[in-house]
Amino acid sequence: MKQKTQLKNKSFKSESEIYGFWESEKFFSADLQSSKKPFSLLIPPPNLTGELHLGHAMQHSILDALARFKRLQGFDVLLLPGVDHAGIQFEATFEKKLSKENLSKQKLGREKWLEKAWEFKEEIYKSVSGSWRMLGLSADWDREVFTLDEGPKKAVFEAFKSFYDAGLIYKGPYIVQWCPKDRTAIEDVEVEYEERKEKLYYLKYGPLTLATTRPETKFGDTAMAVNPKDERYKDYVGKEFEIDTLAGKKKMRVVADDAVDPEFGTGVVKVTPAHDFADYQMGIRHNLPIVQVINKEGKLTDVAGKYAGMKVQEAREAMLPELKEKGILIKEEEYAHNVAVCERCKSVVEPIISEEWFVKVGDLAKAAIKVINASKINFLPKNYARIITDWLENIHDWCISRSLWWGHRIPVWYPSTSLRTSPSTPLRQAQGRSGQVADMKVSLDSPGEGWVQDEQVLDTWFSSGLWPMSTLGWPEKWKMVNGKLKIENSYFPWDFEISAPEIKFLWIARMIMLSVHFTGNIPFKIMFFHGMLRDLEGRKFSKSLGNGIEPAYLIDKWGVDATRMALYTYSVPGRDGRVSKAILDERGKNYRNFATKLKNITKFILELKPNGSTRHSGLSRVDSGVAQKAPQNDNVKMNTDDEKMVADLDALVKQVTKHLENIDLHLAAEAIYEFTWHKFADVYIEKSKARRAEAQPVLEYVLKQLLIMLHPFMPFVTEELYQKFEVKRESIMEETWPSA
RNA sequence: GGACUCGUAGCUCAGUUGGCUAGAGCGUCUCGUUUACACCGAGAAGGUCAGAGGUUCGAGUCCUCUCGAGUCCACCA
Repeated sequence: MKQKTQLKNKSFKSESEIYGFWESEKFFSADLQSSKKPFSLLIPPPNLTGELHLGHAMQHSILDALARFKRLQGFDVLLLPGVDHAGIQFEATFEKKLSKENLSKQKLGREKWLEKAWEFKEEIYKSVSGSWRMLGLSADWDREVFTLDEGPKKAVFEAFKSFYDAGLIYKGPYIVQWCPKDRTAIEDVEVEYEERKEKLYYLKYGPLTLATTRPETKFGDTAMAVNPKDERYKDYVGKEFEIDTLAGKKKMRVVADDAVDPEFGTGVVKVTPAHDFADYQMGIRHNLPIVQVINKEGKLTDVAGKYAGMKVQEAREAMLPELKEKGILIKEEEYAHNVAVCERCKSVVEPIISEEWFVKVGDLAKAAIKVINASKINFLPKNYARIITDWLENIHDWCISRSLWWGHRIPVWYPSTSLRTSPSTPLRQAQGRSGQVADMKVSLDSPGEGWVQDEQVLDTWFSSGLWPMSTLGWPEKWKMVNGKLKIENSYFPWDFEISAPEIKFLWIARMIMLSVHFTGNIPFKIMFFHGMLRDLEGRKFSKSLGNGIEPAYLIDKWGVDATRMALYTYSVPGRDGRVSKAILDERGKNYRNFATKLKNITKFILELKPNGSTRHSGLSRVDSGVAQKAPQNDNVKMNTDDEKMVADLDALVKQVTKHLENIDLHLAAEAIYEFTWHKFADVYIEKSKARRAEAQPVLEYVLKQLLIMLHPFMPFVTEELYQKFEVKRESIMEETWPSA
């Protein structure tokens, strides 16, 4: 505690000046060696792709309110900031920027490209960092982490190596979701479905007719399939027929498989193992060859004959006339179905066979389910526990490689003499799930001359999934037990984590799995899912719709504190909020008015004192100005109004504390607001005017308590006004939360 | 096709484990230039808490169904 004999009443010119004061006095720093109980909050690292939006502002306001509340309660609070490199998204935004400069990945090459990427990262980071400070985020900046920093790099390597040694990592050609635009494999959870109206084409395949939406994959068909119970086609099963693919004739067998729905189309399907997940499985079951028709750029391969080189959609349209002409296409139907698109860039994703790395997550998922079912994590709202366990129940292996440059490069090295890829027999590999190259080495740095590193990088979520640990120096700093009273993992598990619901599987479920696996412990005690802020039509805010509202717009207009207060009204867990500029302006105005009200109350109580009123307000005169107890000094005469006021305040303290402990920020904020304005100002202060001098001690006492309780929500005004007290501490941040 | 959430005043939303005449902000109307504040104060209008049934001494709050809105998961070639 900073003890100064004479504390000056600071006056600040701006919010940023107040922030600078807090920062330079190190009020945000966590202190491992302190005797206080730790309370840790982990900031979800925003993606490094641009400005922070309203959702971030709400999320960070919630985190900051809790951090400030816990600090006032006397905890050693760690609010840890960081940003995420966001592989795919970053590369997409960076590519747009590069193309404006007439540059590209190809032109620059990996090394130069990475150099420029880091410069770009710094540029974006500045805006993120600026927004955080503008919002008043009381984060421990000395501990800030970026997902590509050395710390996370070591954690990522440790996790990768550990998985590898345990036989949980394998590599090989498998069918994956491939985004032709981003040129990388993505995960099922990164795929969205859009309903589209397309055509269902009825094609003649030898003696049979079948229905398909994708005639262009015809070149990769290696069988026809029917349901084994389908009487109509019983006699065809096992027989071979000659089919015209428009790129030459081909012999094709008819197989029987339960996966075929006899009700759909004609009950016959073409089997394209290379470009359809169900067909791939059928291919394995019936030992069918795999023929690649679509390449990683989303164009048809040489097997497509004269259609080779065309994009999927082009090829489809181009081949229809020929199919008709040859009598192969006999019928078209309108057909509405779901098309898989990349959640980032919205382009149609193609199932493609590609050489990728995978983690076997079955056992990790089981362990995660166990801790969730044992209620070790307090989910808010609580039904998210089941949503997550449901997903974990049906989890499949995690494709952790991405064909990108921005990320943690896979720490695997091959002798430059050997071939890195092993495309020989994909199916055998797929069935055996063994695709490890015998002489590869797992190492962070090059094992020496003549070794080349794997070209791919790890999925962004691999490093994000380790975030709760890597930010605290796992594994290195967790090992120094001897001689150290407290180590970094004193903050682990985190007391509080918050997230948007949309990344509950991508991120939250992964953190739980990885944390349970590597530490045997949960990553966080409270998992808070906030709702999504939407526009009045219920749509998400997005750049493409142009319906976004900049937090800076509100902050400029109404001030940070008012903006934060407006956002807390939407902080009910799991509930979406519908907002428009007008509605947020309305709330901003309301809370700006409240801030003004507070200033006027303070002016009345502390600046417009009646002559002869007690200088020290009758509060305890020896301490440094903490208003812990109601005025009970003999010099203070309390009447029934005073007593009621003090009793009401006590009740408020209880109520607000409870709401904050339950993370009901909206209720806590509303309760203080209501009390301050309509009980304290409208009633008590008005009545006190008749006996001002006598009421002065209670006026000051109540005001100070209210400011302290409001500080988590409105940090700036409360600091500004607190400084006007004669008896006080250096900052309101050093005050103590009132106890009733 | 599965799972979940929501439907409360004109608008945006609160309403803790069921308990007094259902709340806030904004908006509307009336009044008020009282020496903290018009970015204010006093007051008013406005809701059969989507609908129906049930449990209960008592339900916006629990159960069932219907209607409506939305989210997530799976996905049919």
